[in-house]
Amino acid sequence: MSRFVDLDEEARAALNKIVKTRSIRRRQFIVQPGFTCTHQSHVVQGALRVYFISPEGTDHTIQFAIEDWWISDFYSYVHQVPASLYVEALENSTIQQIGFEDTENLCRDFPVFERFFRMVAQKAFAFSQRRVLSNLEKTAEERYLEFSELYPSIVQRVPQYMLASYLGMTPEFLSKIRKNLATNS
Amino acid sequence: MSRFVDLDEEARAALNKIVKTRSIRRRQFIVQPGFTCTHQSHVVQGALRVYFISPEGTDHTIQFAIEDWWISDFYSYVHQVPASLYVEALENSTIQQIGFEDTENLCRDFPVFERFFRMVAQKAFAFSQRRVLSNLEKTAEERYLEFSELYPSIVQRVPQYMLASYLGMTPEFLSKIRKNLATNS
DNA sequence: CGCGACGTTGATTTGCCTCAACGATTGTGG
DNA sequence: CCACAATCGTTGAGGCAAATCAACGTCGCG
Repeated sequence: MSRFVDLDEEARAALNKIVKTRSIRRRQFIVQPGFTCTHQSHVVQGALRVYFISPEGTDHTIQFAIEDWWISDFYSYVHQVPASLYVEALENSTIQQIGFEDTENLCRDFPVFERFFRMVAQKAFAFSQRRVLSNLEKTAEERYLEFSELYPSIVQRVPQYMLASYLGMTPEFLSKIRKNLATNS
Repeated sequence: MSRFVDLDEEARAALNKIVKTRSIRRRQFIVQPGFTCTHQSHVVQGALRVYFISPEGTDHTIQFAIEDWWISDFYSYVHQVPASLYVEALENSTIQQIGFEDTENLCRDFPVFERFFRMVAQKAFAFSQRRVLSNLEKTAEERYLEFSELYPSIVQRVPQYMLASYLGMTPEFLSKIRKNLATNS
């Protein structure tokens, strides 16, 4: 947080009062469809993903999160309506959570947090726009290469079929891409 | 703005002091690659789009904006680095602009604006996530139908080839989809 | 050990693209 | 006000990237 804003003692104390640290196990869900997403979560240690299961039964990964990232069903959280996404731990993880109401109150009392969450949301949006763009203009192989370059640590930590579902291709096709890249180099 | 926050007299005056209203002509650019995007723009009247031209020369529409939407190269704006996108007026339009520095100052002086722009960014992010999802799980025809349902007014106002480039398909293919839908109903 | 989850490989299919040609409309200069 | 060009949408033939389906090897875990 100190990368974006400076916190005085009072603000820091108020923050500590509402942050809850939780340990979650591999395969455990912190958000599920039908339940409103009441918290945003900050990853201290571990890895999680947000995904969606389409009516046909195929699953689509919206986002991964590792150390120092934020994660939630953001639509559900922002609008305070029931979620349509799953948020699941891929490893045993430690996260810090802040509730929706607590966040709003904190922002009202300490504008510095308003600023912080504005920064987070703005960067997240700019990032998401980039992803839309890269999905529009790039081939499957290019998307894989781009992602490997940007997030090598994620590529190593998550199963290949989840990566495929994030990149918008089938696991079989990702496998073929990787084989191709391995032989041609 | 009053949908999200209440402004007192002083805040309103400060806002009015830095907002610049501009008229722009059809085909005029308000952002171009290479130049840093110094303002965010709020559409009072008219229609604009953000797009990107790939190395191969095909163009990809990132966003449309009509009355009451915000538009900019958000990545360039947030990080204050040179833009890689075009923002172009599709009709003669009237927009209100706020500069980056002015916005930051305004937010510092009046937390209510910090709050407002946090809301805008959060909603924009949630929206963008939805789009990523729908690009992942839906076919070209489904994406077209979804968009027509959500934004019928945009479908009517923008040329079909721009819509195609927003939806991630070729103009020819969109034409065939429309023909298909017309005959089967 | 045995089962299920995961990755790989190959054969076949398909959704969408490319390219090319052709009307319809728009707008622009003479 | 018309001629002509440019822009935009449509249609069809053919091609390719990626999906689907199916079979098989491997590994980790209960």
